[in-house]
This record gives sequence, structure tokens and C-alpha cells, in this order.
Amino acid sequence: MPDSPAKKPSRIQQRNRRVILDAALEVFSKHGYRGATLDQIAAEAGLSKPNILYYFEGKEDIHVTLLSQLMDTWLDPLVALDPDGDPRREILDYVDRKLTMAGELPRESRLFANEILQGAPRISPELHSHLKPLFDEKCAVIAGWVEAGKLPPLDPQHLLFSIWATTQHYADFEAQAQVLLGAETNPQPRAAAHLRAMFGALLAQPSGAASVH
Amino acid sequence: MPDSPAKKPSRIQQRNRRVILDAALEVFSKHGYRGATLDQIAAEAGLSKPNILYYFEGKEDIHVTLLSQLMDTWLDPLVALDPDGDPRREILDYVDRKLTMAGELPRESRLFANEILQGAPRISPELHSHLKPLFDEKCAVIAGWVEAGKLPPLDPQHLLFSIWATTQHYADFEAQAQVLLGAETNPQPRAAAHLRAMFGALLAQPSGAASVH
DNA sequence: TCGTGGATTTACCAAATGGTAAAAAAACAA
DNA sequence: TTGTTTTTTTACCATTTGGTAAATCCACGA
Repeated sequence: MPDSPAKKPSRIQQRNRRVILDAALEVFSKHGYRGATLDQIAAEAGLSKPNILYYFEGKEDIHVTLLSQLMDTWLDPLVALDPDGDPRREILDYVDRKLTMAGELPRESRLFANEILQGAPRISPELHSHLKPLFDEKCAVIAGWVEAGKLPPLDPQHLLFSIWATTQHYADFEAQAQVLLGAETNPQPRAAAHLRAMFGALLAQPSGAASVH
Repeated sequence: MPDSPAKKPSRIQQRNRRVILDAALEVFSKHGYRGATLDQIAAEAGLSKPNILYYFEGKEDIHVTLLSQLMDTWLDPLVALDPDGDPRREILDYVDRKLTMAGELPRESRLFANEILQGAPRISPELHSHLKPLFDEKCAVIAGWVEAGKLPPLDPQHLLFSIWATTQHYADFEAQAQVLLGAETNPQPRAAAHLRAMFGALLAQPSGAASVH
């Protein structure tokens, strides 16, 4: 068994686990957890179903492994937000990184979106152990910037929510965007410009929400 | 059969169809299309499965009926955007209405999110026939405001995307928000304030994206 | 009260699906 | 080459699930 403890995985094991996870990402992100079948994953991976169950304990095991492995990648852009950098530039660069990542990894974005939509039944622990601490840490950083007068008064938590919502929207709601934007080749540049303008305006504003009355 | 043509539905038919659709909304929005089962819907509705299939042709029929019926409600806030009103107030009020609606109808929001995430396999026609024309119309209105100098230069399409993404985020990603905001009773007020500030800043800015460089 | 048509239940079914046992095949160490 | 371990396949299985047929129940008008 590949999952026996204290045994370094063989080359073939590494390769097949990787192939399976990639196939699973494709299928899970497209159909959701319940909508995906082991047969689909097996076909996508070019392996037989029992062979897949030789490498993973079951469907749920594959899904959880995927989510866990991708969590770090997904949080990288936020990790890189530098407390010692220029506040406006840091946040705008973060928006850029997030949008780029969603554009390059739409399957990952949809995988997470699917999981959260269903109430995060399988990734909830990771949310508490990984996402929450990072979120709190970076919110504190932004709050510090605000208190230091380097940013207009704003709500760090909801700022981050807005960034996540807007950047991932293009991956998660691609089907809708495709209908509404027509056959436009790539909305990415215009989306990036718009988000830069929007968050730029919010961050540049001297008096924050006050002027909106 | 209830679906025979040119027959006004009896009182009991109306009631049961309503009960079934409400139960289906509950189940579909929680588990997605594939994740939902007729047995769950039947249990939620307090009816037997065959009885449900007496009122609808099948699972897909229920789902499509739900989506179609809710589409209008969902678009109401955008329909109400008045071309003759004050641009900034109209858009900010639209944001408010959208956020309120997402807060009051989270199941509907998640139902749509689920469907779009899967590539809109069943609602695609409605997207073209209902959403697209409205979207184009209102984008033209906003573009007109920009050209008239009543708004700073901005991208109407992506502005609407941003509004949708941010307002629906709280319903669609509720599980995540719950983890990150703790047991905070209701994020709605602070979310509303933040969105008002953000879109207010974008719309108030005299030179649009230019100042961000 | 009786009969008729609409509404509901009971008893199923076929296909799909997650998963398993065991044999066969391939890799590999000696 | 041979023996052993790892990998893969074949042949299944039990459960779930969308759906159906037919019998039964029931509301209601004549």
C-alpha cells in the first residue's frame, strides 16, 4: 500500500498520484464534489478506477488532498503582502497578483468556490488552521497602516473580501462573463485596469467613507 | 396531468408546486444540482417522491423552473436603475439594493452561483434572453453618463461585475466569512458601509483611473 | 349518495456509482 | 533466473438515485 507509514514513495507512485490529482482537479472544478465521479477522474487520468483507489483511500481522500495541497498556493499572494512596504502599492500589487493567479489557475479558483459554496464541509479545518491566522495577521497590518495615517480609514476585513470577490469573479463566473462580454478574447487587461482604478480610488481617497456621506 | 395545456391549475396544484419549488430551492442551493436528490426535496417538501414527479417532469424540470422563476426577481434591482436619475446616487442605490437582496435571499444567490460555476448548463438560454439585453442596456446608460461627463471615465461592464461580485460574495461565501469574521452577528452593516465607500470613491473621483497612474 | 377525475401511495426497476477481492502482470532485488 | 514485492486489471457488489406502473385514495359536482 502506498499509504503505509514511513515509506518513501516510489517514482511511479509520485507520478501516478500527481496524474490523479491533476485529473481530479479538472473534474472536481468542473462538476463539484458530488457531481464528479471516480469513473470520470479515472478516464481523465488514463487509469482504471480500482487503480485510482490503490493510490487514494477514496473519493473524499482525493478531494481533501487536493484542497489541502492547493491552499498554500492559493494564499501565496496574500503571504507576500509586505508590512514594511508602501501601503497603497502593496495592496494594489496584491490585487494584481490575485487577479493574475485566478486567471492562470481558474480550476483551482472554482474548486475552492465550489467547496465554500457547499458550506466548506471538507476544508473547514484548513480554513481555521491556515486561512484564519493569515487573514487576521494581514488585517492587523492594514489596520496598522490606517492608524498610522498611511491609508484612509477603511475596513481591512471587508477590503480583503472585496479583493477576493472581484478577482475570483472572472474565474468562478466565467460562463456568465462569456455570455455578457461576447467572444472577447481576454477580459483580463480591462478587468485589471478597472480593479486598479477602483481600489486605487478607495485607497487614494484622503477622507475615506466620510466624503460619500 | 398538471402540465396539460390550456388548463388552469387547481388550488392544490398551485400550493404543491409552490411547496416543491421552495423545498427544491433549499436543497439545490445547499448541495448543487448533482448533489441534490429527489428524495431530499421530497422530504423537505413533505411529499412522496412519486408525488413530486406528478407535478414536475423530472429533477431537471424542477431546477430549470426554479432558475427561470427567480431570474426576474434577481434582476429587479438592476431593472430599477433609472437612466434619468442622478448617476452616482443611482449606482450606489443599486449597490445597496443588490446587497440587501443577497442578504435576504442567500439561497437564491447560491443557486445561481452554483449554476454559473458549473458552466450554466441549464440556465444559459435565460442568460442570453434575459440577462444579456438588460446588461447591455444598463451598460449603455452608464456609458452615456460617462460620456456626458456625469461620471469619471470607467468601464461599465466591469463596474457591474464588481458590484455583483462584491454584493453576492457575502451570500455565496458565507461559510468562509463565518470562519473569518468569527461569530459576529451580522456583517451586513459594515459590508454596506465598505461597499458604499469603495464604489463611492470610484464614482466620486474626478479623473477616474488616470490618477492611479 | 354516487361516480368521476384528480391526487397520492405502494411497489418496483434500471442505471450509475463508490468501493472491494482476488488474480494477473510488471518491476525489481538477489 | 528466480523469488518477492509492487502495480494493474478483471470481475464483482451494495447502495443510491431518477424514474415508472398501477393500484388506491379522495375531493367534489351532479
